[in-house]
Amino acid sequence: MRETQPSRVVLGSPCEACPVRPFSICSDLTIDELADLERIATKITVNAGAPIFDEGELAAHRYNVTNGCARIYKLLGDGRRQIIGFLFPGDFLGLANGEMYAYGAEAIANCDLCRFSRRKLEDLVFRLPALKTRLFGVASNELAIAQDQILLLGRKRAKEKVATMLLMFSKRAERRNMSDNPVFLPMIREDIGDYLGLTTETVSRIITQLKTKGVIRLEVGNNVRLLDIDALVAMSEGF
Amino acid sequence: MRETQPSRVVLGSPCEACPVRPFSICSDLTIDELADLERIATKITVNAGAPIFDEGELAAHRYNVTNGCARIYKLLGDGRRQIIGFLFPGDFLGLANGEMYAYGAEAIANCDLCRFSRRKLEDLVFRLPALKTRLFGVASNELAIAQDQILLLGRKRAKEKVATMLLMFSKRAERRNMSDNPVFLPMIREDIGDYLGLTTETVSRIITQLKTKGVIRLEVGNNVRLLDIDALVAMSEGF
DNA sequence: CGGGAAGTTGAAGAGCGTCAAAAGTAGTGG
DNA sequence: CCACTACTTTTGACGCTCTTCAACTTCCCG
Repeated sequence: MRETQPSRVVLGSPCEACPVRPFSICSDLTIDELADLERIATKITVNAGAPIFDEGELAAHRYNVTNGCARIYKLLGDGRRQIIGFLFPGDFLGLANGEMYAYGAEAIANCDLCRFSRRKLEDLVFRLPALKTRLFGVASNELAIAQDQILLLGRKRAKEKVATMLLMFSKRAERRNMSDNPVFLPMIREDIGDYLGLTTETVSRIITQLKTKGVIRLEVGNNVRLLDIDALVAMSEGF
Repeated sequence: MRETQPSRVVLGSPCEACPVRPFSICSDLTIDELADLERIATKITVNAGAPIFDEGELAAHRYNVTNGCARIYKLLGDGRRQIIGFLFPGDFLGLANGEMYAYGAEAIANCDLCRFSRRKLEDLVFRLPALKTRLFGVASNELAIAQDQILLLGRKRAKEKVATMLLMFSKRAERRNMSDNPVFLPMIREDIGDYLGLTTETVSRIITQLKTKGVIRLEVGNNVRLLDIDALVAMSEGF
């Protein structure tokens, strides 16, 4: 797999050199503040497929993804799953949770994370206004993304959903200085289905349609080449 | 209509006496801080059905609902609408918006709102840590609600959606010290449909089913009496 | 080369949407 | 006070999108 390479951030190395810092909660901190944050951080690794935490568990920690990819999800009583979001390097994990985690989190590819004790992080947020501002910004941004997802799930058709997702992941990668075309999609069809409110089969059928029409091309390593972005944009809005 | 009575908060009256303050962004402020906030607030009224702001408009203001009920929504190119949420007294309006409003807002019943210039509010948030903390809390809470809605829209069936909504509105009313049973639902079937990702007709059919089974009873003034809450809870989880 | 997971494809069916019409409700003005 | 109108809600018949179930193929990785 793509993410199984050893973490580029060596245990104990200074956060200053962290490649995902510009995209993380620690981006706007001074060197001293960053040191404060680093003091309460523990580097952990979670293997592909393994849980980071479970829904309903006591929310003792918050995390920051530094490498790999993860999914957060909610389950219904009979096993139906809804994936709330995918996390990539730089993403914060554990917002919107009270005493208990309101969703579960699992590594999709091998994950490196900075783990913070929730209490210690809250103490630090209280002391560092820049950190509080940053977390507020992250929460606002997540909220806007969630609202887009609500529109997608409530009112878009299968083809529109898939097109929207491809464009979304492309834009997101661009903002992180990663490849926006081809788009890297490390998750399996079932994950995509559970994210878009569809079944595996429907996702597969739509992707086949897009391939046949020459709108996308599947490349090696879970990469999707967007061949006709205008068509995708039109599709994502239902035209 | 129920909300057409004149606002109980007279123009220029002190926020100290505001009945929705315990549930609003101003709840944790000192008397002096509250005065600072009041200084930048303008009381406005919006009639039922009228827009508060439109999607894509320059986001010059933030609001706090003090009376009435509003909806926030997103539109697709062909007119399909997704209602993101309903706002009741105490709710903050304008989070998760950048330079432009990412959604439109309309009054459902006649609305009284505190309007804040976005810039002035941001200045104040910068100066008052208690206000920043409160807004962060609101954002986190909204995010958790949005994630529940994502589960609902992506993975629940029509009957489960309606049952979930009834319980959700009941719990929400309880937290605001309003009647949790019967539940007050001021919005029309079309709004409920656009909120749950359903059509007016499907919502009507489900409500008829619930009535027939003796789970709910419609009462005067858009009130819904929950007769069998256990059945609703079971239904909302798909059992 | 082999086995299990992931992906694809087909056929049939269910749930919800669409279209249409009737019944109920509220606000308006004579 | 009632008739008129417009909106909302309900109900029915039908159809479509997506799901379900099943079989088959492809892709990995040991």
